[in-house]
Amino acid sequence: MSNGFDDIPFFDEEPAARPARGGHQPAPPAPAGGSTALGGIAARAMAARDQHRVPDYLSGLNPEQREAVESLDGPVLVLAGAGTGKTRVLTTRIAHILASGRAFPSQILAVTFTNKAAREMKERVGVLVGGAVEGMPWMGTFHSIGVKLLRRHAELVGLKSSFTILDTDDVVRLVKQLIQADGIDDKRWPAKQFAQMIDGWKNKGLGPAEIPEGDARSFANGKGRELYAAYQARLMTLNACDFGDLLLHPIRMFRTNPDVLREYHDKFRYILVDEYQDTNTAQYMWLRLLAQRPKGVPQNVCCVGDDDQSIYGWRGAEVDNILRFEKDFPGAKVIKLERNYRSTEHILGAAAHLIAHNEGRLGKTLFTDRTDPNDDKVQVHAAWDSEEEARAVGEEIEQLQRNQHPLNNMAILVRASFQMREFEDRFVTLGLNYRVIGGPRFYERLEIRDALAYFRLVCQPADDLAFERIVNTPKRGLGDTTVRALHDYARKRDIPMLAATADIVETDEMKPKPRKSLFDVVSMFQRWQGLLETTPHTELAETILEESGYTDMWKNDKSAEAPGRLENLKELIRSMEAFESMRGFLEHIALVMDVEQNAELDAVSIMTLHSAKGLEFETVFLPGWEEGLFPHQRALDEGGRSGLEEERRLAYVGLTRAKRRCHIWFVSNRRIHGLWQSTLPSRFLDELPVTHVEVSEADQSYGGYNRGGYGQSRFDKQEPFANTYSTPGWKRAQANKTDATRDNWGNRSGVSIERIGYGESGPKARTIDGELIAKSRIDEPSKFTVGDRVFHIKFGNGNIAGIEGNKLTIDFDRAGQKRVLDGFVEKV
DNA sequence: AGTTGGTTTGTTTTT
DNA sequence: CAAACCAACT
Repeated sequence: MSNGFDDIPFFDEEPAARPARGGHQPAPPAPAGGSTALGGIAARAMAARDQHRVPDYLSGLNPEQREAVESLDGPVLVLAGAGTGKTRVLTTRIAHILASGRAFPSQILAVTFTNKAAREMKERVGVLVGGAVEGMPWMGTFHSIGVKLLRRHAELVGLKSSFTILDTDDVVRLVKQLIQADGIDDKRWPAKQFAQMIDGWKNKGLGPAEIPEGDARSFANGKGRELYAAYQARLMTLNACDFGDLLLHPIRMFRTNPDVLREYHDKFRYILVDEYQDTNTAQYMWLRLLAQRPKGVPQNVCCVGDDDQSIYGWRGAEVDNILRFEKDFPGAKVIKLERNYRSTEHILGAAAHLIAHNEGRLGKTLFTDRTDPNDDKVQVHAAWDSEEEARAVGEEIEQLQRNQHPLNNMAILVRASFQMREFEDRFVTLGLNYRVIGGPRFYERLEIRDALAYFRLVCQPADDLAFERIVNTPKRGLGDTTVRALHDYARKRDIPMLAATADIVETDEMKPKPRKSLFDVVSMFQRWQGLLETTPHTELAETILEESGYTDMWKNDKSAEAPGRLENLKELIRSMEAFESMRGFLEHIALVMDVEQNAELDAVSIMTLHSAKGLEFETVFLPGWEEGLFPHQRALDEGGRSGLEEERRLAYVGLTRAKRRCHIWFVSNRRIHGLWQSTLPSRFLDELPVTHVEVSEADQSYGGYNRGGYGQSRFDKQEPFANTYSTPGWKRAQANKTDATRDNWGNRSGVSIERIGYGESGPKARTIDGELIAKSRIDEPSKFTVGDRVFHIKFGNGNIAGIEGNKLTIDFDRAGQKRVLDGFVEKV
């Protein structure tokens, strides 16, 4: 397909003669007349407009998308539901800004959350524009843009522009030192916990002086605030930033230097933000500083987000930011994208009905025109335990594979990573290719971090954390006492530890043995620093790892992991080739902690629901829909009502990943913390509309579920439902989203979950207007009475202690008190 | 310094 | 249950 830019060169640079600063609204580059470099593109675009021809890149858009792309003046909020072409709108909008000659590439600020999203956006703009997007220097993550700003203006916040970026590991070690230095028991007050607190404060945009008194008091007998302040002071002396600082320093800088801020106001004519629902308070403040302009000056900011996909509240994301947009940017145009291009009507119907149970939504309803009678409904399956679940999913995947479905089009999305193992085990025995997305990351591995510490110290001799990490790795006989002495010496003189070491070996403060070792260390680093400018960086990297004895250390290690670690080190060197210098490489990995996977292999993807956001697959498997796991108990306990809603959004994200087929599973028994727990089906299952869902049982051959007379399906004799969601019941559910049967905690009181058990004798599921009404209710007489002696296949004998509808509380003789569904026990 | 045994602790994760 | 972490041995 052609685009509107064929053969048009794409310009990277702003013209040399930029409009003089001073006005808030610099004249745009001359759009017509062809006098500037951009004139060519603009002239073409305008010619197209004059001929009443829509530029090609706009032609495939629906009216809402097109409005979102073309509303270039003033603030715009795009509420884009799952699969409605969000990224397309964003990228086309950028293309449109460029094509209409309103801004140069370098005058557009485009912010994403992840490097992956930034990469994708760059690629897609590149395709639209038909050229490299090197010319969009301000497209990136909040953090990478923050670094860029800081490197330019480091001195304004008291840093040198060569500052290092610490990752969480470094931060924890630093905090630990501070805690110990303060004579606080670091067992009782773990450094990791405090590091998380700091991170939390920074997410909220709070410096040491601003944290709430309660927070300050709650750590280390009220020393929270001092510790935080000490931490910040230490970062300054180290010339280092943590991730939070990459946002906070620019904020502070802009606040205290209005002239600098004005410079960027002039520069950024258009601001775009992706995944706006995920912004935290600090990012919000950052954005507002850059986007808000004095009265009368257009605020060309465009935020794209979906409140229904906000799943990072636990990490400080504030959905409120999206709800507040119109207040912050008066006159904002709000555009909803609701036409879904991804999923079948059944998948969409199920997702829409589920999410309608949340309150406080901006209220979008996805729709699609496509109705294909051959489309499968969303399938709900039951299994006895997680092993059977994995086996059945594996079987289903193999079945699809036999029907020519590539494994790349299938994904298993789990709530918690421990669920992955069972699937992995199963797929290994089946010989089924799979790939785990997320999980332990390359740059976080021990050997990689050690190697990086060497490189960091060579490039930045003041990096004490790197120094401490590797002085004695490999072992050089430099123990705790030596390192502490170095530390003290350095602090006393206010110099970096490496410099201190260089000094100290000239004296006789050290005993001969450590002195010799330290001398070697110092001379090694001096040599490497000398090579930094002259030797190619990959070669230097190899030299460092060889000469330091680091590779030998692993060669001599006979543990099982050692060969893999050496392999990883080689991979590290290989990955450096793509960079110009060692400094450039270090800068990159400080921000981009992931490494790309090979897409060659045809494999099923296994990942958490969180990491699935933004992806799509033909077939999606959603295992583990059980109370306690999904919704997760902890989300419920700690987040209460809003916790539950976030879990529900997570379920929504899961469902909407599927294009054609979606299979949900729940099991009756799951091993949690080593012991078997009987589980109840997730409440989310009840929130799915029967019209779009089909319940099928595990194959009889698995035995478990139907064994011993338990659990004939209660759905066996289901009445037929209308198959669109235009039924009165669905409409009514839409109308009153508030479910009267839920109390403040999001717990359900009146309606209980569908019950498993009783075979033929069980009451039949009833439907009213397509809504599934649970057949067993609290007011319905139970077959059991308190005190009954019962038997459970997993927990053995016990006495009923309480009854709530079809949920029994039983005191088991051996297993203790449990809540189980009555279908799983029988009277003895 | 390196190993062993005992205790703890089990969501989601980016930068 | 099992991995990770820590403390106290050898």
